[in-house]
Amino acid sequence: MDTETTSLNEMVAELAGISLATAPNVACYIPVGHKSSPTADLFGGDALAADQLPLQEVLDALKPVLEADDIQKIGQNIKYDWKVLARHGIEVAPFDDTMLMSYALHGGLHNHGMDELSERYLGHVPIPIKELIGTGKSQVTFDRVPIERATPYAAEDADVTLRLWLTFRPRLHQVKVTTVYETLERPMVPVLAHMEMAGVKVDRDTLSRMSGAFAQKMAALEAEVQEMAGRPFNLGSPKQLGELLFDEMKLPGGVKGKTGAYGTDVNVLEDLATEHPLPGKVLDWRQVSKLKSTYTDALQNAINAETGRVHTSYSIAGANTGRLASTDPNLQNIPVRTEEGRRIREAFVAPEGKVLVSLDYSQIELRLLAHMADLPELKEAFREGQDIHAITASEMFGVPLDQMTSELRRRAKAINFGIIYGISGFGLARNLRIPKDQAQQFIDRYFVKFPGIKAYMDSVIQGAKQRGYVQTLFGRRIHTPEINAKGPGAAFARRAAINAPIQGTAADIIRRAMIRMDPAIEGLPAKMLLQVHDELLFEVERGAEEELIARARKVMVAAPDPAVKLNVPLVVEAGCGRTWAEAH
DNA sequence: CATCTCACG
DNA sequence: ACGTACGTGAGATGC
Repeated sequence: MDTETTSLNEMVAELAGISLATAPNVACYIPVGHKSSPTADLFGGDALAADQLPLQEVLDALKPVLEADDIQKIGQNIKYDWKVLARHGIEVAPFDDTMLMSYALHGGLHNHGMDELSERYLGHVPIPIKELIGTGKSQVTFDRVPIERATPYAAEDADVTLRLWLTFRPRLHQVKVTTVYETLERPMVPVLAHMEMAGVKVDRDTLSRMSGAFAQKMAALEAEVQEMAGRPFNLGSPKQLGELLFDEMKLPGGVKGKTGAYGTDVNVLEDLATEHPLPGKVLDWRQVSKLKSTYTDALQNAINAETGRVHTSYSIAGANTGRLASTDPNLQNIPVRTEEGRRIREAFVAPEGKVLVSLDYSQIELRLLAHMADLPELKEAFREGQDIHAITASEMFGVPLDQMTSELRRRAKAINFGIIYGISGFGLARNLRIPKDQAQQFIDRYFVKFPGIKAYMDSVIQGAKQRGYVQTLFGRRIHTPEINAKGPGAAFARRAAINAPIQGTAADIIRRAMIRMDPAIEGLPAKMLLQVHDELLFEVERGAEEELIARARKVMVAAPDPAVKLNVPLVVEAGCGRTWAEAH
């Protein structure tokens, strides 16, 4: 099955039609929302548009089929269709999703869009949507496509979906990723659909006030910078900035990239700030500019007119590691690291009588590293609830815990994160701003003090080279096609291969928690709204927050069970408040 | 549409 | 010798 609509955004999309396929090359299209097209004359008129079945009649007829326990429905990216139909009172079940089947089978190998899958696995190039709706300014919505042109396109989508299912279904078993698909992918569809449809309340007035303040601050900074520069220029143009700094002002250290433009990113400007006050002011301007354009302005536009809330969309098969990705808008990168940025979260609010509750896994990736690489000192430290970076520093630098300095701890923390990222001397050196050979000494020392690390990394890489993929603790496969390549591609692939099982296992764990969450909080006046990789955000009626925290924490802590027995504890921190800033 | 920059975990 | 920290999405510029 497939739906055709007027928008990629399911929250505003209107149904244009529904297609169904029952066997290969047997498919139909049921138009329900086509209007007369602007190009009707070119294609012989819209005689058919007047003959469409009434939308409600079609939905009433299909609902028993789409909800029948004994009729399997198949979609490609079915969360989309599920949400569109849910807005019309239909909860599609049971279902399979060929996009998610492909993700379980081929994660890391290629993307999982229908056109790509059709070409790869069926040897068939589907009709491009652009041939129907056009591109750019002249693009029209699907309901303006004449029915006689829409029909072959739409029916083909259902047909291709069915044929992909016939291809993938036996392979899931052969390749032994059925459990991954059935326990980590498919169940995410209704869970995420509910979260996305719930949305999160965002206070327009708060954002609007902030935008005004940011505009003033930007104008003041711009005036200061241009005064220092001695002439006006576009602060938002890295090209103009680079020419000003390095050609005109002759500041040292200008490095041109492969496109011939000077680099002017935060690292470059921070270094230059010791030479001249201008680069620091540019950094201040950039921070405010980013907050205004990407957050306070864009989020206002994302507020849904009907619900007054912001509805993100999560892609289940977007990230190679099993993480979700959030789009339209991205609510997984709302600022938090700086005081000024964190204030954006004051605009994410609970409605009257409710509060927001945030629960997040504490250091989940490091805990998983300790488990997976079998690091006794770190496992013990986590069991004892000790400061993991201080322990690392103590081991590495031979300094007793009671004499630990913040600098040594900071270095150990950077190394711990570096290990998770597939460390390199260069990367650590850049992060810590120390010479590369010193960074390499740190890494060597880490490997001596924690021999499990080296053994773990070697075994992951060896497995990737042999099998072409790495695995999470729950059996998710992430393919590493570049691992045996020659050149820099192999180094990338090696680091990605070391990171993927750790990041991916953390992703699996929070997925398991999310899938179990709805039944666990049933009866509570609470809704799960957002996921930010290691955090879940809920909205709950005031007074029920403690019960929610207790139940949600229990689910999150126990999420690996019974599939995996971790030999480190998982710890979940919780907070609540009127805004996301307070809850986090 | 590519590139640069920067927001998050 | 060479280029590198892992995983994302989005806005602004400029070709």
